[in-house]
Amino acid sequence: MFSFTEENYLKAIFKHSQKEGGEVSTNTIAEELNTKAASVTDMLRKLADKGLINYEKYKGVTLTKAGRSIAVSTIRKHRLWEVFLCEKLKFRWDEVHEVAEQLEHIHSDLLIDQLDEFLGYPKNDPHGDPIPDKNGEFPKDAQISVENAKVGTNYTISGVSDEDNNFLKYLNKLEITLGLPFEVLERFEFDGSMTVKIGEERSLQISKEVAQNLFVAKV
Amino acid sequence: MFSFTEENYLKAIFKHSQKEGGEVSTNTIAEELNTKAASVTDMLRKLADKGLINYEKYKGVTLTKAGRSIAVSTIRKHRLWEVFLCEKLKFRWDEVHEVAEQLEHIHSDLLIDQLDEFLGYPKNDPHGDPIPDKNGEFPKDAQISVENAKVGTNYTISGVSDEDNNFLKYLNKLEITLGLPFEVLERFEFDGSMTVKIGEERSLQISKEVAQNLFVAKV
DNA sequence: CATTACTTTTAGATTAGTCTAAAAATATTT
DNA sequence: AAATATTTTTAGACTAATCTAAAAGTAATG
Repeated sequence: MFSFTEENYLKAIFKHSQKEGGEVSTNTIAEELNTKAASVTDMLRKLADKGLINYEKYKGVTLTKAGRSIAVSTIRKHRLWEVFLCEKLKFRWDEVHEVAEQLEHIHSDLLIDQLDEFLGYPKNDPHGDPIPDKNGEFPKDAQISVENAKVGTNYTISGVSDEDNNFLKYLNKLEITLGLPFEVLERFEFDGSMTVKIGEERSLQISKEVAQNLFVAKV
Repeated sequence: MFSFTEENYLKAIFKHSQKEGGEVSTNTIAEELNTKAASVTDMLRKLADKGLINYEKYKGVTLTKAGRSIAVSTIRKHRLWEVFLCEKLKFRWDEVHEVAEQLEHIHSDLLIDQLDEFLGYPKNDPHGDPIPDKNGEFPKDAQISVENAKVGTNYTISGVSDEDNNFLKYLNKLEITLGLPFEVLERFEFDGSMTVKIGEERSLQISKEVAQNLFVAKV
């Protein structure tokens, strides 16, 4: 069994090895976990001893199979709990993360299997992020950021970045939810902003920042 | 906010101050938590410093208002999660405790309020134990142990002791569940065993130990 | 390519929670 | 009430996770 802390380190390493493709640096992990580089170094040695990461001093780290498996299973738990909180307990987008951060560390295979069944084997969490299955496989979903969406094509809103709670509150206020029809009406190159149609009626102006953090899929 | 460990100590103290009525001894706590008396003494000093218990060396402890409040709220969480696990996730009696021990330490008022509503404000957990409300009030329920039940009176099974998992498994096997009609047919004084009727048809023999751990209420 | 800047690691300390062994206090028994 | 037994506390040590400050490595720049 692994500690909360170990699971959080593995999750952080997984997250950043997706983005930058390879080794994850000590500082990156420290920043992600709001801790200090020295603390990270200590923990890396421990995780390496346990065979969860590949670690060479000054070289950054990658996950081993075992490490990846724990990271992904923690992400699976996190996202299933988010679905539960939103769908069953009426949590808002911006309220789920903090609680799911705690729930993801509950250890019980039975619990998570039964929860999955209870929720109807959801494929995505409330922000549109894919939920890996029991074997650690992520469902491939072809969503793109609004920044790269084509003018005039019909999309549906399929995902939102859950990095920033204020962004989620902003979406809440504008009543932007997953599943709504979406179309880019006009794009302004000088500042990256655009006019978009959301739902059947509403057209509005969104900034480049919003476009980067909102994801859509072809209908 | 309080740690898992602190919450568990407070829960243990609450539990035993119910039974024996007054001060709880260091050894009692040590036994309840599978730890050593020396560790308990350390923690008692800490809890006393935080104003959660009344503690005088060598005199045993009682909970302060603040301490009781945390203990009861932890028990409330534990029992609500047990209802969730049994009713929604199809856990068996003997499977809930271990997972609820973890879930009870999740900190979120919103979570527990919404869970309560989702479950329909249950009054008792799956073992029949009362669930305190938000203000820490326990619903009074007049259940008695089968040991003290009268021959010939009509009861319903209303609670079971959840101390021993093997006992719960035994009840499972005999298909004894809460809500079943119950009557004592005959009592044998020499060993405390009795013949009882459970449900409409079935009559069976139960030992003194079973009688002590099974609770019934008048219909 | 030497100097500066940044990143990472080491060294040594700290806090929470636990332990064993021994000392002190309380309870029990003769 | 003296001797023995039990309970509780103290003293000192350990582990996990963290920190600050300083040293060591790596990268960037003039």
